[in-house]
Amino acid sequence: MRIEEIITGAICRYFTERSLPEPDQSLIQLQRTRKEFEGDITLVVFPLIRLLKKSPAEAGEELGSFLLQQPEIKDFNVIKGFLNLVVDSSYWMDFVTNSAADHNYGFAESPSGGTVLVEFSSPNTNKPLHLGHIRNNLLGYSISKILEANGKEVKKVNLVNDRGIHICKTMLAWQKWGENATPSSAGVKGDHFVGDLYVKFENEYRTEVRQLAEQGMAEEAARSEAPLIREAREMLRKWEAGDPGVTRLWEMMNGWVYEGFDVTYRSLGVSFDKIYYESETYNAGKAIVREGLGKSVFYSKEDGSVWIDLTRRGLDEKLLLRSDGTSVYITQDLGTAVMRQQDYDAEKMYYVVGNEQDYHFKVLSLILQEMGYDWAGSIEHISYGMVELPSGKMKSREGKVVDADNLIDEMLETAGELSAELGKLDGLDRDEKSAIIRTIGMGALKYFILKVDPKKNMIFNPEESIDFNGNTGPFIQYTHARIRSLLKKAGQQGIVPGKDIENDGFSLTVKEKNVSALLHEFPVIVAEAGKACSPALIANLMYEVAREYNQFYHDHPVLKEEDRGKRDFRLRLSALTGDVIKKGMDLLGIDAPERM
RNA sequence: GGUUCCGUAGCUCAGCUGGAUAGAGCAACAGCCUUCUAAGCUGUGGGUCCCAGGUUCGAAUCCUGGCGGAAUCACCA
Repeated sequence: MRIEEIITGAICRYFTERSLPEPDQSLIQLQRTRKEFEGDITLVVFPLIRLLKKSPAEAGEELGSFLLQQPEIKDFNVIKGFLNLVVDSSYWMDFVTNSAADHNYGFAESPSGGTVLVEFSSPNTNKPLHLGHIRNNLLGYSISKILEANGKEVKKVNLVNDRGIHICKTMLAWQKWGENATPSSAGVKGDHFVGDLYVKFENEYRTEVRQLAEQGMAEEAARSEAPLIREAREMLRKWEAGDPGVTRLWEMMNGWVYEGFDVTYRSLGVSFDKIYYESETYNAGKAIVREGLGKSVFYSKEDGSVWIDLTRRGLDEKLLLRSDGTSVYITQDLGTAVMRQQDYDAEKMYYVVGNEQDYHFKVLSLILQEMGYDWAGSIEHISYGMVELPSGKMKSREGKVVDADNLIDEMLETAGELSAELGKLDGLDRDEKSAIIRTIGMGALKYFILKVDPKKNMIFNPEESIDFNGNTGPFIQYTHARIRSLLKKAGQQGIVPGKDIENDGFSLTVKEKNVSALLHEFPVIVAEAGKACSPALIANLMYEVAREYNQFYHDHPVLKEEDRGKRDFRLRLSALTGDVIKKGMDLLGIDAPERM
């Protein structure tokens, strides 16, 4: 039984033995004892004094004395209404020994929570991925892992936005200025090749608009009547009509993009169970709109456009189908949602999408409710903050973006330089070396992103490279490598901790206890991270574990410890720390190397 | 303008279901490698937790009102 449960149970008993009403669980507040006081766990006495009708000091003393009956509680002190409890060393020793033997430590027993669907990534096929997409991908992948650790059967899905006017722009640009080049003939990664065409289009288009405006046309009219945009619209119309030539071009160019995306996805280490394409779901969306019209949930205006009135629910009217019958963003999202529900019948459908679309998801959820789907409530938008530059928001059209592939390359380069400088990987062959460098470089990048609360906007300064020291991925990876090295050495020296714990005759040092207590938190944090869909909680714990372990490691000999009991405990503690780091980092999608 | 989110050290971030004297890292400075990996450890300096009220035994945390910033309110996605 966990120490928190033991204490809570005992406190309840204290009340019942005095025929007092048992206090509500929320009144029994336990927290980690602050460093400056003696003890491991602290009970906040204030909430209980009303029931006890005693002063905080008095109540603390009495509860402390009572808790002393528990063999796990060794001592206590009361300071200003805080009851600091000293947990007996044997509790921590038992905990470490038992947990070290449990390969599943920290995770839910087995798939127990039903199927859950997580959508993330969802790129457009007209430009390469940037840092914002990196955050999305890392969050989605990590959240999927965390939900799995909480016992869910997780399906990772991607929804590729592969159709629409923006795709037609790149197609048109290729026809006009592409000179039949391909990514391989140009020696450019496919998604970048297509992205460059998109930029080319936007530049030419802007020039046209400017010229028209100079000729006296109104700005808005110029934007919609410029020859280039008319051509693009015409191409979209042809595409929707299934024109063979346009379709062939579309398939070819999207193919280039997918080849490029695959490379980036592999670098990031993300993968999907199923990929949906908007080109395959938007018709399903249109069908739903027709259905809604039939049910009078939606209505159409004279020009043929279809709307839903959400003013009763505090929102506005929302367009669902254009007057020309083509679909908008929400149309295909309705279709996708219904298709997924049919495909998986999941208890929850999470969408990892930026907070700029909060309104969109509010609307989506309301429409599904209005349509009367009983699963409408299973949709949940995991809204995350933007990645901003010191100068503000990233803007692809202005070239103010941090390109994903670029950034990854830079991370690997820096990791390589650092490793060479430190001479850590001397003597390894090239493949091993580059694998470790990749692990470290990507570890630095991923941790940098994931340690931040997903809900918050974050700032990335390209001028300052991502750190490899301090509160960073490599710091945690390093701690793991150290531990693995230590354990390997123990094996070589034939040191194997005995099965029985020899815990008589010594108690744990502060550092030993601190590390143990943090490892003890791991299952709690995994559960919280699952509820909050927040990898940052895991990241923060990993950092604390690594920092605390390094202090322990600095102060205590392990293999050189002469007392066998102490040595064996420290080895077990090290092994469990290594395992927890390995597992925790895996939840973040970060590898923990054997050496570095 | 309406709605939503945010404001903590020079910088990047923790802490926010109310709990003790608000914590880390980076940057700066000063130390620690003949001993299990120094990508480490130790120390010093650094704060009006945006402001003002309110609730409470207790507020960075909750409420109200300001100020500042962001997103959104498209027949864009």
